[in-house]
Amino acid sequence: MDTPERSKNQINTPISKFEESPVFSFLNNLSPIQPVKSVHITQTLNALSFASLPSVFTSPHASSLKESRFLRRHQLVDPSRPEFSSDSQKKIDGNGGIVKYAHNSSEQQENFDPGNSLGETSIEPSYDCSQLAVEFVRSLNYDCKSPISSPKASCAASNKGCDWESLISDAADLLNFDTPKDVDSFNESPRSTTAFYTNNTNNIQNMQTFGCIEHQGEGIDNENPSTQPGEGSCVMEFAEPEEVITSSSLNSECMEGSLSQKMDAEPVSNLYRGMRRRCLVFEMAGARRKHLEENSSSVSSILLQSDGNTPSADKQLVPFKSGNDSSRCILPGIGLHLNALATTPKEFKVVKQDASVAGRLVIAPSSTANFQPIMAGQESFNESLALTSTETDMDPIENAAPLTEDANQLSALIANEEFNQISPKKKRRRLEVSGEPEGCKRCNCKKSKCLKLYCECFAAGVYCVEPCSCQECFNKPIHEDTVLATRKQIESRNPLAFAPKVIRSSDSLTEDDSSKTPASARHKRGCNCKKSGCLKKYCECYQGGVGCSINCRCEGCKNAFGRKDGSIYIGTEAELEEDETDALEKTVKDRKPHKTAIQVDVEQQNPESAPPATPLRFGRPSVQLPFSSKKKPPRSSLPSIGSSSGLYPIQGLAKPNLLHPQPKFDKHFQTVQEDELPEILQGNGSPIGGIKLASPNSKRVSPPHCDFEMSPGRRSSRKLILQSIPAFPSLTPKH
DNA sequence: GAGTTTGAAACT
DNA sequence: CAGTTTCAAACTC
Repeated sequence: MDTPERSKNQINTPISKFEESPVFSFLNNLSPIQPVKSVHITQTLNALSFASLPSVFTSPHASSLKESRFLRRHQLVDPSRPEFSSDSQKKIDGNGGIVKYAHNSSEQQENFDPGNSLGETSIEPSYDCSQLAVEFVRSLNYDCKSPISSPKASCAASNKGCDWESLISDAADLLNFDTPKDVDSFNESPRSTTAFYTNNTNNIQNMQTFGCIEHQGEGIDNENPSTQPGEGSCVMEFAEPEEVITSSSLNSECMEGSLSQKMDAEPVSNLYRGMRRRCLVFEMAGARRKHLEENSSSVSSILLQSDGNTPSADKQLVPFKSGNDSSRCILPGIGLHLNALATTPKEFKVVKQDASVAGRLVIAPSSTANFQPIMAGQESFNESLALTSTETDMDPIENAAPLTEDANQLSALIANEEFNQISPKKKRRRLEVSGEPEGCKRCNCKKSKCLKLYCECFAAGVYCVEPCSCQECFNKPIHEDTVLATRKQIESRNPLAFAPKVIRSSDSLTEDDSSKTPASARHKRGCNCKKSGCLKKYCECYQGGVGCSINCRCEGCKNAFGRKDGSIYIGTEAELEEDETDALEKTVKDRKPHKTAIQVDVEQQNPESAPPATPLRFGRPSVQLPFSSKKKPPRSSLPSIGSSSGLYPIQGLAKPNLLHPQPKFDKHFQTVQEDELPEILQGNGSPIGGIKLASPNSKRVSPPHCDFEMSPGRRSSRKLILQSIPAFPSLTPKH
């Protein structure tokens, strides 16, 4: 497994071949990025080859991974240049992932990268599977350096048919097992990023599976006569293939490897919830186009689809049923994010999903919880962040919580079948009982038809799913047009209506501050609580796990996460609230000078703390603190965050909200901070360019080594930002 | 499980 | 923009 030399050799050969191959050249010509890619690749390779960078691994850099993914996803998103973008993205991903991986020594990156890249590729039919496969293989090989991966990869590359499943599985295996570092990290910290990542992937997979399963059930239940079970599945189809792939491959193996050990014991209900929802959403977004049946199938199947192959549902189900595997997954939170992202239109969906996935991976820890639905998604981020953040920083309890959630989710997944059979109410209750606060969002709307922001699902940018107890629900794939139209209307009124409610202010925070204030993030608008003292979920700030800020008009604020008076970061956040764009710009500017500092801040921001590793969910950590004891984390928190960021299960959703406002931001700071969001939101420019820009690494670019090192800090911080907003932007570009 | 409370969202 | 109504989640019993 761990024969780096072999992998290197093998890898090198294939790479050169690819580069030389007509396809490769063609791609290069198409994408302006190519040069960069090639550079990155080389760098990456070098890094990988150098590979052993124990020091790097030491630092928890889930964030870096996340970032890379985000970037990649964004790139992939580019509608205008599917082929090109895909290739470039893939390459980039692979590189980035590899680089990070090598440095971080965390399998996470590897897993993520491959998965992402794969997912992306798989997602878009236009992509040349072989190319993708090749890239994927490369990344794997380089990263993992595992003999196994290389052979498979080579096979995949050679065959257009590409055996994605095998590749993926191999890659996952390699990643998980191959990297000694990973092992080390695990050993050192049970909740290491790697573990999270794995969990996340697993969760994703599970989610997908669930989604398919549930979806089928839903399809049957569907009000719409026209909808057939198959349709339901179609909805699920939207789910991003990428995620599926990644999760599946990663899940099975990763889970088995490290995660299972760590996670097994932990409960998972929360994760399950989120996962399901998200899965559904994603599937809907991604799957639609291609296939219902296939959709239901595992990630691998998705990949196959891209190639033209049709996976068997059985396979997919198998992992899912295995339950153990699923239970292992910890990504519930991630799932939520993904959903939010997924919502984006078809093309964008992929990207968003990827991003979400990345986020999930990074977040892994929180996953579950969080929010599955969009809202949940972000929360998941927080959770994941908290988890990732660092074992050290975080309290054992907190750290455990996410994992536990994941585990719960996995178990939940196992129980999926049962769950599906159960009535929505029961399901919901179960989920709730399980402890998933936010996991998946399930609404109970009776009059809004789930077409208003009252509906958590709708607000989160996800379609209502089986677990929902809503009546006369129009927030379903079947009514996509209606949903989109409604969204537009709402957005026209308030462009930020679907943006994340919780914005994290990285700038102002300092490590010390972060430690003091659980949540660096703040609610955009602020709450208006009068009776709850901001100590109940009625309060959106509290729900989101963030302290109240100047923007809040609450009375008698006692927010456990930070009172409005005491909030340190209020200024920044307030600015954000006033004008997110402006605020972002400001923050960006501020950050630019102090990239390093910023990174630190971001990490610090995580309430939980440590975590530099996972910037994503500020809320989560904070939430956990309060809730960790017994209460569930607030649902809303996840959704709010997640929704905006990334999950956009609803295809049509463009995520215009964020985009519009943020564009300024992007323009100004494409190079530096675009990562954070603006770029994505803006969705302006060429996808590729945006992507590159978006990715801190690529942008700055840095030499491979630099990327490697730098990525962790920056990316983490940026990632956080991006997650919250980015998803949307990525989606917009298409339009 | 039903009813109440709460505050955001929507409406005027 | 402010006030009111509607809505659904959160909470309580």
